[in-house]
Amino acid sequence: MRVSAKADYAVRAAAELAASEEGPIKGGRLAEAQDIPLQFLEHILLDLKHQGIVHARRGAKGGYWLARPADEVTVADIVRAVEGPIAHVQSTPPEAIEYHGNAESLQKVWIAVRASLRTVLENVTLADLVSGNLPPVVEELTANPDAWVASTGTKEMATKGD
Amino acid sequence: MRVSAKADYAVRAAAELAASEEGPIKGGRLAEAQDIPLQFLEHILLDLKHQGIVHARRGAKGGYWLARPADEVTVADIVRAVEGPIAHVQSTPPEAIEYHGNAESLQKVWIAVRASLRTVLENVTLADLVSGNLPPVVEELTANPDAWVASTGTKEMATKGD
DNA sequence: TGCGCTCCTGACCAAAGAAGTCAGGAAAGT
DNA sequence: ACTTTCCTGACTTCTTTGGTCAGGAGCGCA
Repeated sequence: MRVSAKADYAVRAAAELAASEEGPIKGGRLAEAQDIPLQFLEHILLDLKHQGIVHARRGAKGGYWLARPADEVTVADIVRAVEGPIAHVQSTPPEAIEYHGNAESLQKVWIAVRASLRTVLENVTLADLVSGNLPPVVEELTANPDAWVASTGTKEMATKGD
Repeated sequence: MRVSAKADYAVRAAAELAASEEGPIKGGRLAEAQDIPLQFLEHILLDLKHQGIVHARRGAKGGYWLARPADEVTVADIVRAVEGPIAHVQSTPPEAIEYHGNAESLQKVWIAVRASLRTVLENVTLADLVSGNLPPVVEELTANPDAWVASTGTKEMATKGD
């Protein structure tokens, strides 16, 4: 239920690519712009390349660029490319799990979890990110000040929250 | 972005507790009912106890029971108890991250991710789970058949999907 | 042709987490 | 006392995370 450094780095690097639509940008510049360890970033960019999200060229005037226009690449695409499937339970997709007894409805809950993640991640494109013009669903979710604090917390909870 | 076995087990065991409101239920019965390794389950139940979600008594007629009524315990409570904070990025809460340059809006996206997870997890109680009567937000999210398949997939994607 | 630049790839590494197992101790009931 | 059940820490195995290192392969240019 957490976002890895890899996914975070990947989206940030991709945003940087989306921002400047002028020829290939080299890894070093991306690393510097977003303060990401270069060698780690190169592995990440390789993943993105293998998933067909970016293209790359080597040599003097080489670098990386987006394979598709920035408004056709979603954050979900990037996260899946580096982290694999979203919202799997015990490494199996929620639709493939069989629950028994009193937990039968739990499958529906995990499906809902995945669906709600998708409504955010699949609706934000790199173009949205760099323009700062986020889709309505994100604006609505972040409009509530409670979304910005650790945890609403049920009465008798003393937890740190999230 | 995945759900651990621990969290899955915890919710299932809690659901079993919520289902039978008749005195303490012993770990062995929970383990059998939901097919969970007993010794592993005991550690999980201990976590739940430390978070004040269940109570326990030892000895002959001992066992576990919910500390609060089943309609006042949410799935979010359980997940937080065993997995810690939800939707942290690089182990830090999204509201505490500072992004620079073209990634500035990314913070808002992660906040939205957390908020959307909360709308599901904090609205499903154990009572909802065992009754099968899930809140409207879950019914809406799972009504769409697309929610039940691996991935809608952008055109040229050949990924396995989630 | 050669040279430098940049990507590409695999190997490696330390630390942490995931998923359990094992062994023993401490309370509760009979 | 004795059994039952929870409680706890230690330990194990495997994978993931977050990197680093060393070298190879293609690209452009003089």
